[in-house]
Amino acid sequence: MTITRVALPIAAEQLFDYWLPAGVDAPDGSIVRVRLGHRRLAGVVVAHAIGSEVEQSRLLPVEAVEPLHPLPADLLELASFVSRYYQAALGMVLALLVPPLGAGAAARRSDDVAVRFTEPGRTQLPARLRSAQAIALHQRIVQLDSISPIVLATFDEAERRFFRSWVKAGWLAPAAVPVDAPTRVALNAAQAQALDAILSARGFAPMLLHGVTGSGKTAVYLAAAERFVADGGQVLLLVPEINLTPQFEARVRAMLPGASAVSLHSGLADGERRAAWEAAASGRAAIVLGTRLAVFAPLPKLALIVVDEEHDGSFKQQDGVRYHARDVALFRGRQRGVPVVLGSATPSLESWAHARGGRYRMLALPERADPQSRMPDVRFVDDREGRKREGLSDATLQALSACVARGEQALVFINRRGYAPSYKCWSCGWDAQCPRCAVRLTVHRDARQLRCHHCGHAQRLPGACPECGNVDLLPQGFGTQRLERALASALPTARIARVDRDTVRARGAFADVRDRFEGGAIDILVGTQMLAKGHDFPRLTLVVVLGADNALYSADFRATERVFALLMQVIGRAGRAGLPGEAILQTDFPHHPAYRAAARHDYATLANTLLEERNDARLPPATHVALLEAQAHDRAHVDAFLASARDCAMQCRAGCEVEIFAPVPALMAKRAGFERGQMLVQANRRPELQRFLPAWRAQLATRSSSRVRWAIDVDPASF
DNA sequence: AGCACGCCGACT
DNA sequence: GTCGGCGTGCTC
Repeated sequence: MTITRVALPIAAEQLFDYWLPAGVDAPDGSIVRVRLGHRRLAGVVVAHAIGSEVEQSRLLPVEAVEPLHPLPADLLELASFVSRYYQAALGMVLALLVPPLGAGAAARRSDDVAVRFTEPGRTQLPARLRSAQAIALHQRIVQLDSISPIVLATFDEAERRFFRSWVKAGWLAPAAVPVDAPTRVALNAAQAQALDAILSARGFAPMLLHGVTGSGKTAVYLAAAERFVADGGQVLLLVPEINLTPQFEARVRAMLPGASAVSLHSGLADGERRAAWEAAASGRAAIVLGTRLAVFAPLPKLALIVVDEEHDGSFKQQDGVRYHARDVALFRGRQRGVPVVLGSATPSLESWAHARGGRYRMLALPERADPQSRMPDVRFVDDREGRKREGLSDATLQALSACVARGEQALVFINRRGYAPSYKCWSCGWDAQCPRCAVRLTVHRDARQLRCHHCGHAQRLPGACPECGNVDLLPQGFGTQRLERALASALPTARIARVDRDTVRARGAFADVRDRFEGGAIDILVGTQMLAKGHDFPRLTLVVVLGADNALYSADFRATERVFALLMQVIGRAGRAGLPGEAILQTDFPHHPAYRAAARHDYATLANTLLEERNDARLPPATHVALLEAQAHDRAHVDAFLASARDCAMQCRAGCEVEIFAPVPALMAKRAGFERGQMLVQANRRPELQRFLPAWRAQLATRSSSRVRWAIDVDPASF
């Protein structure tokens, strides 16, 4: 009897044996449906055997084999590496590689079809097709006389459905819209040199493409991709966020009109994701563009991996299997013997250190690609002096007003949504805390609510202080809502819009505001870091940054580099097309090294300083760390578990050069009703840490109790 | 991860 | 006397 050994998506380490019915074939890597207890699960066949250790009468059959490409051997090996490296069960890792298992065949994407309006674009939307969303989409596209794949790529799921229904209803007709000629940009000398380095790489070659904002990193990636695709290879292109993929996709399609590109991210419908996965697995998709989960896509003809904005924190998964997609990409590049290009204007200190040390090849783009465009001037406004109007200094207001008067556009950036980050009693000092988290509640004035941004708790704004009964409760600090109001009253003629998670919740809303800003219907955009990435706005000449100091107060060891990266990104938004740009930074610390470096557009000096600090403090990347995180409803259970974990670590340490730290509360000591704690294990050399972790984890598993949820985070993003 | 089985406190 | 709390262990 043929026995298959199946990895199932459960936290346990062991494999489960099932027998394979006669005539059924399920090679290694096959995705199968089996029963475990009462549940039906999808698992991955990782081995075959003639018999099983398990008593034959207890064995169940494989119930079905999914009609998908089996996971190829290199992906099974990748999963095994990720499982070992990140201390996660193999079955949980493999679950990341399995596409959504829909019923039946995946829906075919109609997105590649260009269409033309059957009648001129001003046509009324037929009455039977009218709905609020349909009308909104109609307004967006009514002035166009055809819909190219590039426009299509900007549609969200709902819009695609409307679009298909319109085609079906005959209101739009497929037409042979000529494929746009590739928007080929001439590469400057630095870009050409970088491209040459990528193309001449043989085998695994990690490279850091360090290019200032606007230096044309994308043009380099895509030119390289074009060549690898022309040679019959597949290119994996990883980008940080879902928001970015449609824009990036449009750009890929514009630059490489002949290549078949698919997107792979969690925002896709199951059928689409499955279709994209199949296209990758079959080799049909020449370019796979996606967020971190795309690093696990099957790519039989993989020739190049690009990680764009490699420093971005969203490449690190924060729950479940805590992998870092950039690091997995590097492993994959080594495994498959292909170049890996890490691109950033503000590389992670990890990558920077490797590039400086010669382990990665350094490719530099020191100038903006557009020779007319200069880096913006950065002006500091000392928040501790001068008059302010609702958080906005006179200088800031003057600059905004002048900018709008010139017919140019401005972006006001504050990394806090809501009206105010705190609600405070001026009589006794009480402030509103979340009952389930160790954080203050944010004032949402429109909704007349206090909200927790971590657990979703919401309550009505109290009219009086629950401690002393005083009614002098006031919002303290500034969020996007408050700033929007302040600007509206200070600059009554300016057209202002706000972009944050609250305003763009509806699908397509972000694209809508972006289009309106781009079209000149908005003068000032107020928003969170959502605005920091993505689109270039040619008439955007002024960037104002408020509240950046808050991030510096964070206890997280990466706070400074994060603030810097964000600043560089936002500042880089200003003045991209010939018009000179300016950035204003309102701060209490105008001499902070991170701010000074941002003003000089000088990444290298700051990075080198930070690396020295990390070295002195024995923090990553000078050392390698793993964090044990524990949470429970009862603080005592957390403490007891971590104390026991520490004892355990002391015993397991034998022979490994690792340092064990004492348990401490997590950076957020309580979240969603769970008390949280953590402890750190540190090693000077990675192999020592990797040698220690499996033994420790095995020990922890025997001591754990169901009251305490715990996880080991290898290379944690913060601690 | 579920989900049953099994052992100690407050109820119709 | 039972109902049900969760702590422990198993699932091929």
